[in-house]
Amino acid sequence: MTDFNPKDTEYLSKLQDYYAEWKSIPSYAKLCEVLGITSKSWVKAILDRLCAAGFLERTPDAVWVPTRNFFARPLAESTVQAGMPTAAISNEGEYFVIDDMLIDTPSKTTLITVKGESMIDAGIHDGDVAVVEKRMTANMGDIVVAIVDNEFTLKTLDKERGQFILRPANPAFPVIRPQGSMEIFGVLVGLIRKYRR
Amino acid sequence: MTDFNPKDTEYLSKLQDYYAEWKSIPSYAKLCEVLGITSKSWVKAILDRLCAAGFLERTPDAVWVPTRNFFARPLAESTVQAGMPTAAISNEGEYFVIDDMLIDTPSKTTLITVKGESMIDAGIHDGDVAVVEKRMTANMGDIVVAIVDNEFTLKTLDKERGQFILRPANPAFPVIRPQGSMEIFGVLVGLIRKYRR
DNA sequence: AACTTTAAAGAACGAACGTTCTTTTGTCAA
DNA sequence: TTGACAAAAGAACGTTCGTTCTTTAAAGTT
Repeated sequence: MTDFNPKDTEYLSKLQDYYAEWKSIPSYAKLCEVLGITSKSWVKAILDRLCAAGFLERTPDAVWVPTRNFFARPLAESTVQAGMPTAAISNEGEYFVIDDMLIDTPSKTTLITVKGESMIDAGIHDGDVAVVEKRMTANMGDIVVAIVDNEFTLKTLDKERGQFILRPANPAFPVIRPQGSMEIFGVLVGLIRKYRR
Repeated sequence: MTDFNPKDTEYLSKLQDYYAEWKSIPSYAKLCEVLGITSKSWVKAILDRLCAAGFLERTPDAVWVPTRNFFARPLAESTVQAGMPTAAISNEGEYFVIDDMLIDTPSKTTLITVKGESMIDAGIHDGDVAVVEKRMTANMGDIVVAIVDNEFTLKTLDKERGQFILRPANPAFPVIRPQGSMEIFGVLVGLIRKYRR
């Protein structure tokens, strides 16, 4: 066996793409096909290296399974200047698992699809998915999912003359000044948007 | 074979828990152990029902793989009216994979941090993380990461008098009309925003 | 050109696997 | 308590799997 080499990176990519589609690590025979190789024993050698490099591991029953590293994506080191074009993109930098980035407490986190345009000035569009951490308290300025009169709404939490108010980020919508009950369902901790492709 | 029954829900849960830990569907023999059953053929019958119910499917090589439904998605039934408060949130699911939502081809996907305000009217803010799928071609109207004069920029791809142009989503920024070379680095397929907590 | 190392392929084999068919157990109603 | 049907187990079998060992091909070195 030799060390992890550049070609193995290529094999890893192919395996990652296959896994993304089928959510399973296939047999050696199938891997021959996937990796473009005709030798099962060589496939095993490759997997052993990917294992040593920390991208795969084996269950107590010797089944190949992906590790956390397997799912990590590169976060480009340099950033893209959306104002004026500049900077370069390198893939050397950090790697991220998006789920980890957005979710601290899985059991307290809910995904909610946003409906409507009332938060558009905060860059929150109809159809965006809000990552909401359930809790009962929030700070001034937090964007919260609140329950007002038994109904849910996404707004910025603010205070006006000692009273809590829910402020939309769109002048066309009214500020909500709860009369009866107002309860915080959770706080917005992340936002996800998917573009059609 | 009979219909999907309440007990199958229990089997599904056990399978989901196993998968969450090992990221693979095990063999029938192992499934006997996992599901608390001593008959391979009965395990197969169960899996056939889970398949009919849409939680599993089989690859062309007859390998069992989880479907989208297999990963509980609180998304489905829970939308928040950001315009006017309404709708209810049901929290059935407890496991979701954001990465899957945004990433089709892991090896071609890069995360890039957005700098500047030129796309702000498209709801893309400074500091947002762009999910970019690397490819050399794009369609009119796509938001792309382009390389203009050796520099990177995030803009909407458009055409003007037969010429490709890069349009910002902010009137304060100029439309870019590439004179020399223009190359597409990739297409924006997703956006991630993280709120401080 | 001869040698060495690495990459890849091939062959062989027992163990494990999925499938199908048959048998037993459990449940409930007539 | 018998009959009917569903749930679960068992048995049998050809196929595929992972593993190990051997062989060939390519690349690099002396």
